[in-house]
Amino acid sequence: MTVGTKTKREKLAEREDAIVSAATEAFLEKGMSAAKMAEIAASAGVAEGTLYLYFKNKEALFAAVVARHWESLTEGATAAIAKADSPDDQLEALARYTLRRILADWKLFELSFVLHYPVKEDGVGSDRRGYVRIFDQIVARGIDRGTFAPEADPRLVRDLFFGTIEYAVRSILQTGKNPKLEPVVIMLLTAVRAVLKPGQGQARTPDHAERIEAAVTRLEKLAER
Amino acid sequence: MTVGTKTKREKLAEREDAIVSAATEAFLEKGMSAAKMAEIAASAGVAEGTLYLYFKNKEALFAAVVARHWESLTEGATAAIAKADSPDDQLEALARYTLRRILADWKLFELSFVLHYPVKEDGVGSDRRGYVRIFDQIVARGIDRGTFAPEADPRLVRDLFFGTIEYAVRSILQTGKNPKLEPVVIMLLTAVRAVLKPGQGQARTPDHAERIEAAVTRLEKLAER
Amino acid sequence: MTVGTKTKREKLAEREDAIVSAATEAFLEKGMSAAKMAEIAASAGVAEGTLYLYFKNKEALFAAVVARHWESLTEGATAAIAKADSPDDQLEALARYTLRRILADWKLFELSFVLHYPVKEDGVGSDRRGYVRIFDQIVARGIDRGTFAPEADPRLVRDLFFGTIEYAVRSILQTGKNPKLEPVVIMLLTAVRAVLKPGQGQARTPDHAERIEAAVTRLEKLAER
Amino acid sequence: MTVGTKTKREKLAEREDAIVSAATEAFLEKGMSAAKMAEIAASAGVAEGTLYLYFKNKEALFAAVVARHWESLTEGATAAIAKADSPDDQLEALARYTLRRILADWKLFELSFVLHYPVKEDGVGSDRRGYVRIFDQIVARGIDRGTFAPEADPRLVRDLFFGTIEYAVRSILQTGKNPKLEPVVIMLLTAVRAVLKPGQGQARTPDHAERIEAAVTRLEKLAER
DNA sequence: TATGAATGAGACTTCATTCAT
DNA sequence: TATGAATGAAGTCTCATTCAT
Repeated sequence: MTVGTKTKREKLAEREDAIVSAATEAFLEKGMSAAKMAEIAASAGVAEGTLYLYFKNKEALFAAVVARHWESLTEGATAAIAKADSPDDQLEALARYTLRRILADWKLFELSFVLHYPVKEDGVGSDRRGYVRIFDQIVARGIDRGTFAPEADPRLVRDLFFGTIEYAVRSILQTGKNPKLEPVVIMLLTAVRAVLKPGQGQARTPDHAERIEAAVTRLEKLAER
Repeated sequence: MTVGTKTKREKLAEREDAIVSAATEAFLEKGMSAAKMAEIAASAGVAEGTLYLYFKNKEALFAAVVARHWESLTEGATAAIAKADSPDDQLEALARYTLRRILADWKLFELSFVLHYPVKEDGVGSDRRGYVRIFDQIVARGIDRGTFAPEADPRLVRDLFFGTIEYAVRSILQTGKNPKLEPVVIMLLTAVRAVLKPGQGQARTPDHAERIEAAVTRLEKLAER
Repeated sequence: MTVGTKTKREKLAEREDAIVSAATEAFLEKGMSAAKMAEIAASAGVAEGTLYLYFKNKEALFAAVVARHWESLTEGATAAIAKADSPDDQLEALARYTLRRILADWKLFELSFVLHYPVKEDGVGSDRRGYVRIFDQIVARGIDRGTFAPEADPRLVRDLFFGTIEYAVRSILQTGKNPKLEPVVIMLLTAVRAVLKPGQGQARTPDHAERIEAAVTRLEKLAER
Repeated sequence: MTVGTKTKREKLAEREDAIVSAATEAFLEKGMSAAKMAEIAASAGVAEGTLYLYFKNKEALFAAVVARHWESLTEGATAAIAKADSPDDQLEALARYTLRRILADWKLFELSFVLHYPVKEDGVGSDRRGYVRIFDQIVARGIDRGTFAPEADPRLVRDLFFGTIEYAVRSILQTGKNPKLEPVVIMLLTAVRAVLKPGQGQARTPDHAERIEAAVTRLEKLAER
């Protein structure tokens, strides 16, 4: 009976999901260390010991919560930029989505960055990677298409992009109720474009700088041998 | 007896200082929750109970650690921009100083943002204010002098400025050893100016010096291989 | 179908045997309380729940392990004294066998005496009886034949006999590598005979013939290797 | 004030004593693993945490209990043999005392031999040493005085002595109420003397047998290589 | 008979904080 | 003001045992 088999597997998945959900709530409300496993178990509708069948310990459960958050974020962002076409528009869509989403889940987001236990090299934190890749790909495509300057370093602009968004959300939350996102988006795009399209809108004249660059280029060729 | 009085007061101050120093070390090494009051007391050379004569509880001690960090940061920044004259140069000086300093004290900096106990509205976190004000004043002066566009919103640009720096440091620390700060400074200033001087044809082309730097950077990359 | 029936029964027996073997290993390695039912199940190739189909609980399983040990000991001893004829020789054979065997299985032997759960009157411990009976029978036969003094109390000499052996093994194991058993056997027999043959001018030193025979026996064993 | 100073130190000692006493009771009643720290604390009249100011953990507390037992035993034995003069009489006094004492504190005695945690080289168990030394000294003195045969090996006789006593107590406790100690003492002394005074009543001459035995022993050693 | 996921009581231990001295 | 022994609440995790399948 297919149903029976299915049920068995699904039950496990459902349970794990319930646990992670309960844990998310608890961690958000009380923070990592103040949240109690007993409460999480109770609110997930399982016994305490059961938690340890699904997650090795509290930290692992916490990691699962964080991981789920990033996955969800990544999925949402992928969907958000799907509608846009040009790299420029995609960047705008990503900015708007990230801003809104982080604003909504700020506490969870903040939780993601906290290191609670003696620093772990690739534990919590590695989850971000998938999300960041979305940005990198947009920039890469932009460079490919000639929309963005080829010498732009995606890793640098990335800092500009996400750093500004994160800080902006923090400011918004500190300031008060009335969150104005549009000005942030506009500023951010202005800044990002200034960096990704440095040459645009300026007359180009062969000058000292260019001659120096040419010389360096020759140097590079020399060095390559 | 001036000396006697002075000694008495100073002793208290010294002791407080010793405690905060010991606490700083402990918090850095183990994090807020893993650091033990007993150890802090021991390494400060006082009894456990004495800690509570100077600080209400662990959290207050932690707040003191963070506060001292921000004060030191503010002092340093004030000194750093004193040498510069124009708002543009001051911004650059501030960027460079902040970047270097946060890179150096990253752990302490990170500690400052972590919420360890059930969220407290204005506890830890209010310390940042003094530091941020430095940035605001530079921008204000720039607008006064006509260097920056009057319609610029300092609070927005602030997010761009500090957000980028913080994220950049994080990236640098994650990536590896060889921290290249100049590219970040250049990008940051490009972005900030694009926002603060929107009329000026959008972006600023890097001048000779900057382009040479960029070329040299490429040389460095070559040398790395 | 005889075969089918037989197979069925045998399967159960085999399984029980596997469980007891796995348990023995686990108890030896980790001790009673540190050994885990889950591990025992795994290493026996059955599910955890299955253990409880064969043994009521952990304690019962432990008891089975101990019981098997004593049974094996009893069998071995029976065989060992079968070759000897006179009560004197049987006693010597039993001493030598017990000494060797306890030395070999010391940990298991020690396990047999430990009380792990709130003292149980006749649980673990009753297994010894079969083994002890061998000794009693030898003494009884000796008294019958007139070899031993009729007023000797077997229960007392029993303490002398087994107590000395157990302690001697403990000493040997504590001291070091090079276990010299013969001196222990000689002393033990000297003592036992002094008690069992009080009239005979106290103790009986083995005479020339006996000692030479013993030496030759050892030579023969050497030759067997 | 002498009283004040004294009180302070004494308070600690008293407390430690109270804890050890409470622990002894608990361990006797429930065994090592079933005894609960909480109960021990309560019955000692201190907080749970206080236990850990005096003893690192449960195991250390257990070790202290056992150590105190052996110390007390050693003291008692020393006193018991003080009255006797000749090695023979001292041996008898020691036998009688040990028998009575182990019978009285059997459970505690048994506890002393149990290894609860993964075997520890010199933890519990090393306490016995002081007690055993008493026996060794008596024998040594006896040999000095010519009361005991010089070729007697104290370490061997020790096994006879203590092994028999321990087993006898076990038997007595298993059998029933009416503990008859005298027969045991008599038998034990008979046996011990038979071993310690082998020459008595029998001429001993270095003879063929001995030379053969020595030769065989040498052969065995050769075979071992 | 066999399974193994689930249970949940309970144990040890830690450590911020207090308070008598 | 300073001490540091004492407190005791609280938390994580283990593991023998059960029971629905």
